[in-house]
Amino acid sequence: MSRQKEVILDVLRKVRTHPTADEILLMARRRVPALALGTVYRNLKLLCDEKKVRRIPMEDAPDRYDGFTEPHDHLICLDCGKVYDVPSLQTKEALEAKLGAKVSGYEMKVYFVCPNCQREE
Amino acid sequence: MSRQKEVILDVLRKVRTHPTADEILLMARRRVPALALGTVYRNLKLLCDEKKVRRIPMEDAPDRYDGFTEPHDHLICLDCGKVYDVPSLQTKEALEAKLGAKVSGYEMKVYFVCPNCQREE
DNA sequence: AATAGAAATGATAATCATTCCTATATCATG
DNA sequence: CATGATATAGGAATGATTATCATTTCTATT
Repeated sequence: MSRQKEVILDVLRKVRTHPTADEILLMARRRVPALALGTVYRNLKLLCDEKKVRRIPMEDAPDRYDGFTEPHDHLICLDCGKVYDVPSLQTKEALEAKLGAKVSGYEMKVYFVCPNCQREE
Repeated sequence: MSRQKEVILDVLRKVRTHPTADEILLMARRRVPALALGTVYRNLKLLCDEKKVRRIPMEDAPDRYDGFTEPHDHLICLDCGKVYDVPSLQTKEALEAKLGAKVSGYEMKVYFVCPNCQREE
């Protein structure tokens, strides 16, 4: 595990904001000033393959990354884009029962307007 | 509703393959040969706003579009990328009950390996 | 410690879906 | 028929992500 990879993982584990690759770059550069964006993307992919990090693909914005890999789903504010963790809303087993087919996985995103943004309206 | 927009919608309603913007362009050009890709994208966005079409954002591939807007979810083959329709696997109400918050909507994709692709292994 | 080979890095260029821009065409209406 | 409003085609621009590649850093072995 290279220094860069280590720092990237550590940064992700210290934060619950589900940062983008860019944001990870900024945070990690405080410890590895010369870090390049390509290196961030490359290591994020490796870490995802190793199941140490989870990618959260965003529909109309840069993807975000999550250092916590226990199963959970995401609740996303349509206004400010903030991503909240929520307990799993599905199980593979329930899906397989409903669908009558072996399931490899699922990706679920719930959209809402967060309390902060609601107040502002 | 312009001729182009009409053809794009009609093409989408005649097909259950959830085509990409490119594929829609090819199909629609049989009836509007001069059709431009930008026009396809613009009208797809308009049709989505009018709730006549639904976008299916893909995680690692071009987005796909669905001319059927009754609520349903999607089952996606990890091998060939084919997209199948399945009945809704969630309700807003159930999600709101679980989460204790008003929900605007959700987007759920289930991954599997389709029978065709399974056979080939 | 010296070194060969492998692996990872930083910098830059390439990719590719999608959006933006602009001059032109179409259309409805007075 | 002129006018204004709207939509179009085509091409250029954008922006996130990947690929490339020369150089640097590790690692293990002598």
